[in-house]
Amino acid sequence: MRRVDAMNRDSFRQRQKILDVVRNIPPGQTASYGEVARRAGLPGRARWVARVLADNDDTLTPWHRVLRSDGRIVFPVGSASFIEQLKRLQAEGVSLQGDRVRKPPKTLDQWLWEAKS
DNA sequence: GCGGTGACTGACA
DNA sequence: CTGTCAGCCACCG
Repeated sequence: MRRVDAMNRDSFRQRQKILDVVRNIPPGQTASYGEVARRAGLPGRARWVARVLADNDDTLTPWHRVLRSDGRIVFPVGSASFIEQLKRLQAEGVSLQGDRVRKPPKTLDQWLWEAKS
């Protein structure tokens, strides 16, 4: 088998793995590109995850549950993709503040503070 | 083969 | 909070 063939095969498997991971994100939950990459066994390759999702046309893949590491939607605010993703997230009951997904509370104080304001 | 380009990220100012 | 920067690596011309 040629080296190139082996490379293409691995590349294909990795793409599948990435898509599997994304499909396994439960509704109402989100993950960052970096997390998806790690779960797919490809630590440090967030950019590739992004590319795979961009190329992917499978409507069953919940691409909208994938956000940046800081919890924000990657697209420019107001763009068609942004609005679409926001809509899908809200439909699943994901709590958002603007373009940012509310992070899981780290401390009780922080949580209370947010609730107060 | 080489350089530019991202649906990215963590660190730092 | 915002902005910059160096890594990152598959893909494309």
